[in-house]
Amino acid sequence: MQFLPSYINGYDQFSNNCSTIIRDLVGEGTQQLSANTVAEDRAAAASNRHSEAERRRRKRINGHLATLRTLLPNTIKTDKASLLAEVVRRVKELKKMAAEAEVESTSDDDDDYFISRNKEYYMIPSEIDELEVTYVGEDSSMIKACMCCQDRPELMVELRRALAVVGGKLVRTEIGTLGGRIKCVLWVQIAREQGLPELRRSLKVVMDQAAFLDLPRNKRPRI
Amino acid sequence: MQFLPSYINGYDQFSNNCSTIIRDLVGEGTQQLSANTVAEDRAAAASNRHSEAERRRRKRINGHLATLRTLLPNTIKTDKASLLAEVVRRVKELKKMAAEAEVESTSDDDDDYFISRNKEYYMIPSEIDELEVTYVGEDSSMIKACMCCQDRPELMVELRRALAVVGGKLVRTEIGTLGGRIKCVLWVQIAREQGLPELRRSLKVVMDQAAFLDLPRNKRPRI
DNA sequence: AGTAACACGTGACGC
DNA sequence: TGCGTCACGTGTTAC
Repeated sequence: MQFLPSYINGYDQFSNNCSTIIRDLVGEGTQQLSANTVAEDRAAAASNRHSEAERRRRKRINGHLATLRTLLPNTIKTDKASLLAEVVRRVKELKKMAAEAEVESTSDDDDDYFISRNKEYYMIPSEIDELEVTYVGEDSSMIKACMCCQDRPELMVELRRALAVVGGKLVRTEIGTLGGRIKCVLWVQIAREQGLPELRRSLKVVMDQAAFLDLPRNKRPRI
Repeated sequence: MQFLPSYINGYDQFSNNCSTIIRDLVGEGTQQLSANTVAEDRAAAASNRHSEAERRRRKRINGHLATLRTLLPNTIKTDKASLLAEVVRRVKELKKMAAEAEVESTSDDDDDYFISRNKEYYMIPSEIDELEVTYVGEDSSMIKACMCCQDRPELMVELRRALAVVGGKLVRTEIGTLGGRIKCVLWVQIAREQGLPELRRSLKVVMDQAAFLDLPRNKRPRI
């Protein structure tokens, strides 16, 4: 009992069973002592189980609340309602962040149902050409390039050549294709200083489907 | 009061003030009627404010709980504790997703050190050739293929042709390269029934660097 | 002093 | 019936 606050014991002593107190004061039930006590015992036992179950339920709820409290960075607010308000805020915020990273397609053929069912596997390209090249990592030692453009089979080869030319080392790639378009994310480790503008230029050329370096502009000669 | 359940009123009538009932039964306090009533009124007013404040607090907490319930996709569980457990799960999940979207790295000249610092960006290929093709998704409508082999620029083109031949639609790709080797994971939506063995055969051919279909076995002719 | 927050036991209700 | 959940009013503590 030492882990409980002191007032709990005193409270239990005081208002244990209100109806019992009232009946005792009125004086009824003094006849049939054995039947009365057995009924009283049964009622007390039921009440005991009841209160204990309720105590367990409260413990469970408060346990989850405590867990949520540890999960939130803002630990200052100890208030239960404020905690829940903060949880609501965080969940909305996180859902928004997750939704931004997520994909949502708008194509309207039979693919729609399949895509929505397997949404987690898709990385859906945007309708317009995009190129975003940014440093990532706390010391900006890695470059992440995100690109959307029309898909074509030689694209990956061209991209790899472009990276090789600017001294980029492709350490990871993610590609999603849908409806003839492609979205790819490249993580590039670059050797030379100020490699980012160079890399962006190279990727831009590939994205624009222009000829790149010594790549032949026209189709390859047939044998 | 019409918005409250019926039992509440009955409950209010019964156990409004336990000590008042007890005192009335004992019979004390019949003298000094005016002082008694004024004291009683003050106590009743205080008790009223107290219970109302508590009601407001409950309403606030339950309001946030209801908001959380709307925020969660899994609406089946109406239980309060289960709801909070689900909230805990979701918050952890969302925090993990948000953390994955974030970036953290440092750099050094040493390659190994760089890799270990940027480990999350790498998807490191194994030393030996591997090919694993499995159904994924709850209805196994998607095929996931994981492949490790020696890297070469034409690999992606060959892979895409191989997929096209067996009627596979490449919806997502992840590629990691390191030390001349490549690891790629493909998510393929396949049209025909029993496409998995076919797909595995095709990928195996690509992985083994054998000639594939009408792809010329020797180098392309120079102009 | 009085307000706010909490844990408690209890009656009602659903299964 | 009995068990689990809920809302309620209340005693207690802290500021």
